[in-house]
Amino acid sequence: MGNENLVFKKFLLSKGLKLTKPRKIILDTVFATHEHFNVDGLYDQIRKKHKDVSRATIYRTIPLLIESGLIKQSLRCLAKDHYEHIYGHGRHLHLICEKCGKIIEVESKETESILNKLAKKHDFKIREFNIGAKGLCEKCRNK
Amino acid sequence: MGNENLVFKKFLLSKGLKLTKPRKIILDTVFATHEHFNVDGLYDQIRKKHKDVSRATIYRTIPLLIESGLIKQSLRCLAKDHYEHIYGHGRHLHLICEKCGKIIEVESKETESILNKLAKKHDFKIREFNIGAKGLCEKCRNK
DNA sequence: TTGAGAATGAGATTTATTCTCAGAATGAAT
DNA sequence: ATTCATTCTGAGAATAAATCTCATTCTCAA
Ligand SMILES: [Zn+2]
Ligand SMILES: [Zn+2]
Ligand SMILES: [Zn+2]
Ligand SMILES: [Zn+2]
Repeated sequence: MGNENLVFKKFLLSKGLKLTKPRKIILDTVFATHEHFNVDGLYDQIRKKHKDVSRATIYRTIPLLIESGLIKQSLRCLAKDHYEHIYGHGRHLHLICEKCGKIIEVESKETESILNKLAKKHDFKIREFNIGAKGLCEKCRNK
Repeated sequence: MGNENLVFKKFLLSKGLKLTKPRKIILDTVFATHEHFNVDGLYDQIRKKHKDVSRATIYRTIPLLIESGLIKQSLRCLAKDHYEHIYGHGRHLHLICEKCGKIIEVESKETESILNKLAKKHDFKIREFNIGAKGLCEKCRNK
């Protein structure tokens, strides 16, 4: 796969932290699929193979993954925070169907460059884009 | 002021619901300022004048205000859902400072028309835009 | 005035997330 | 290997936003 491992390890080292077994399992599971994820789903996924990783450690590791630039906070859905990869993924925006929950991902270079321009005008330094819309997908509309 | 009252009343009537005193107080307070708001802040604001509106009723009224098209869910900040007016407000996007919490509102017509185009391509019907970015404002960067 | 349905406040409940803490793992230095 | 300081961990308690329950009160049309 990619070298998320290396990226994460370097990041941890730079902060005097360690790439422990639980952290490695969490990292690997996060990058085992390309879907958005939340803590509960990730926990279930991990538990299929490893009985020795706790929710607490997942909650503690996610901020590290974010700070290392590997993932970002994404949607909030059904009262749960969701996350998604940055590393190895093109930037995109989300069209979220409010009925079936389907998420359509779309390239977003144009919108980002506009946002960058606006941010510059307001002397604002963007760290993370958050671009999308909610509505109805084709299937749910025609049903 | 505007006729949010009328809009809300019509909406409620159309659903067989009533514009009661608590609902009216909540509506008025929501539209008394033009800031984004959350339940706690709204509750405090209301309590300055009216001792007889409960948190429960606020939580129950907000979905009605959303469904009536008067307000929309906006940011999530400090683990709290935030809301903002739609009625009487131009659409805008948010630049949120992650350090001081400042929110810069910016016109967003261009980005919206791009999003509309992309949505059409994916046969998606947008109900609500959600466009913004997180980062650092000028003051927090230069401190 | 009355009655059926809607709405309310108070407080209990739920549940995602954070916190606490005692013990386990780590790894550098001896 | 043995120390030792530090970081990590799992388990479960704690927190707090949002939702739910329920007995009572309001509303309004008949
Ligand atoms: Zn759908
Ligand atoms: Zn995505
Ligand atoms: Zn700031
Ligand atoms: Zn706004």
